[in-house]
Amino acid sequence: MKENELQDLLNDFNITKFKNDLIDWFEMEQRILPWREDQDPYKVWVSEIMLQQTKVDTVIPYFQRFISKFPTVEKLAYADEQEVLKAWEGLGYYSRARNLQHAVREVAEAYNGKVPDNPEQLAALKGVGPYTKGAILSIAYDIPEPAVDGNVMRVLSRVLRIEEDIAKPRSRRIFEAAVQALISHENPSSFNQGLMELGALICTPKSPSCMLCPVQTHCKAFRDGVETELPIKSKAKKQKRIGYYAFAIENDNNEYLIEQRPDTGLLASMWQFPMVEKHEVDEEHILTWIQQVYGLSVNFDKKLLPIKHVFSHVIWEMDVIHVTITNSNADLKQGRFVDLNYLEKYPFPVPHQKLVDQLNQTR
DNA sequence: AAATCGGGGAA
DNA sequence: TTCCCAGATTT
Repeated sequence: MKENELQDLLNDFNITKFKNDLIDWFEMEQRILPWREDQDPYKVWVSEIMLQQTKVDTVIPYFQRFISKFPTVEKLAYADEQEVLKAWEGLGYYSRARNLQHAVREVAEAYNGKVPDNPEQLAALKGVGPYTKGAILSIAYDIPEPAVDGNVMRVLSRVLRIEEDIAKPRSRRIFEAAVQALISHENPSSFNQGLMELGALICTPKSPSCMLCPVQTHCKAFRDGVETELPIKSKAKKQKRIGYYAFAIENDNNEYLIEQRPDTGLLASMWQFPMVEKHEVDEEHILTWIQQVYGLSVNFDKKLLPIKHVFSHVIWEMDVIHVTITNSNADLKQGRFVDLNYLEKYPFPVPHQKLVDQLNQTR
């Protein structure tokens, strides 16, 4: 779609009334949310990072715990990284936590703890992309910048009947141009939040509540009866399955062996029980594999319940095997033994939390 | 442009 | 099952 095509879409569109209807509805109907209690740029920032690809209901308890633990830029900047990761445990996309702390440290040192209020400095911060930049500027600083997320693309694709494939990266620019043309300069915060709130409450993906919609009279998709056909979005390819053997290795003190994942890639720096891809070792050789990798002689004890976990782009299918060690004085090559009661100090990804749960239930 | 990066809830 | 959610970064 070209620039002038967008202008054509806006020709018969009452921009002034649209933004008034949207803002009036938002001010009346908005949900009470913990990050809406004030305009503290730090709290706006934290909430926006947590809300990336994550539903409001999921974020609420994490946000409250996180702000209690790290109430200011300085508290987060000087906190222990593992403690931050632990506070993020279960929320997913853990690089968000690492990038956030990295960026907050930069703000503490380079900007004297004040979150920048200009696009260039914000965009330079780790984890702050086009959406989050616009969200911070508009919500925390009342600056009229677009903040285009999935909600905004869905809402505007219907209201203006924009038929671009929203799965394509380039499409975001079309919607940013649309917001530029529509946004209220008097109240950019309520305008941007209103678009998102509308997408979350009314203009939902499957069956939008058009009869309750405050901008129904403006909506070209509703006018044409094609609201459920929009937005157009190409499908993602399905995930690859990977089979693993995972091991609960118990020593004489009833402690279990855990290890830290590498600091890059999937679940970076999180902790886990030892595991190996099935195609790398035959089942009859798994005890030998443990001996070679960890320097531990072990006896098979029993199989625990298998664990299946679906990630964005991969599916783990883990056979879980409980073993006990026979050479308690051996030199451990890697990992550490930790008592069941202290495992909660370590950040675990959900599939390994499930394994911890099994150990707690069966003891 | 496409792949990577988590987890959960709704339909 | 499939979708997709207040996306950013890396390849």
